[in-house]
Amino acid sequence: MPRRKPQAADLDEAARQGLNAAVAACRLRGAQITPLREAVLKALWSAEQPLGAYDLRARLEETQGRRLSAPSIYRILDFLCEHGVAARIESRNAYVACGHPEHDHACVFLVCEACGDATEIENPKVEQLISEDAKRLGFAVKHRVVEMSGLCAPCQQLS
Amino acid sequence: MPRRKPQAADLDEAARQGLNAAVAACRLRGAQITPLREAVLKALWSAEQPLGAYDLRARLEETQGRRLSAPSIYRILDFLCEHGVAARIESRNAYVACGHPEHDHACVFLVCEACGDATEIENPKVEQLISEDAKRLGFAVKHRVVEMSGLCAPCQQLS
DNA sequence: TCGTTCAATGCAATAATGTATCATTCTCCA
DNA sequence: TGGAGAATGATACATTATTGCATTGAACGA
Repeated sequence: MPRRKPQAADLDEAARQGLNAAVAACRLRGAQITPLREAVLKALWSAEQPLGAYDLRARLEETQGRRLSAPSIYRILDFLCEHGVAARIESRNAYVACGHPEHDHACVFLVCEACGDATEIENPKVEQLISEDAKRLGFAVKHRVVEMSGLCAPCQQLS
Repeated sequence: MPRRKPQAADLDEAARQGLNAAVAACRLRGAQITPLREAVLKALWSAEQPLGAYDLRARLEETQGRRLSAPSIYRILDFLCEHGVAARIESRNAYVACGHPEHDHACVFLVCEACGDATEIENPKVEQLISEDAKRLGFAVKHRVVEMSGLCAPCQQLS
């Protein structure tokens, strides 16, 4: 079996920092970062777009030089999402690296229908507003999904 | 195989009104309500919970007395969602009847992990907040997904 | 009435996504 | 050393969704 890629340095500066921060955040939480988990995180950080589980698997198979099972991928993605260093875009069945692992917040995603890019924004007020509604109804919120789809600025100009 | 339910009039008053309003809303929009589409809407209104496409199909096959293809179901669900009389719960791959078809709003759903029930709430402020963020970034929002999962009040007491 | 047209539906196959189950490996530590 | 628990591997399968094309049916004008 031939090895494929030189592995190193295909992350830009921001991604490298993000990856490092994510790894650090996991360690702080006592969450074990294995080589495979780190590879998945890195793949997410180097992706331009949210990746589907099977896309991700394909990429990893490239860099790892071996087959990976679907359950492995899903387990690792679950792990990363649980620890706040990745997030699932429900409306796309896809995953992204999460840039703000430090606190338990509601990620808000703007997902471009044209280029597929997902921008994560933070808005504590949104969370707060919804929490108030939920509280009024006696509903105990555990997980939040806030996703907007549409066209990002660059893609609007193209049309 | 035993038959289960007396099929007729299994909608409570609220559901009946909702269904009627939905049909009216479609007509206003010039959207054609066929018998099958109406049957799907009715099935959604009579469901206690969000229904998956295949659950929905099973129920319809009961009431219609014949096989229905998956593509038919999905096409009709797409149609209903487009016209605002149904909505997809992305985090569950499921569909619900929508109680506010009259305006183009962001449905906010509170989905109980225990009983599966989905409560739709309205909060224009949430929408507004997010729209502002989006605008600042030059992002043109077309579709919004806001879903909270957790435990509804009754289910909290059971635990 | 007849034929055309277009939306709606039917149908078969298959793709894409996600999970259950059990076996194996690895690591840490007594 | 070896035993426990976490992580991963492997196979099979379940669930969800789509593609492509055929058929039906109602609406409309000639």
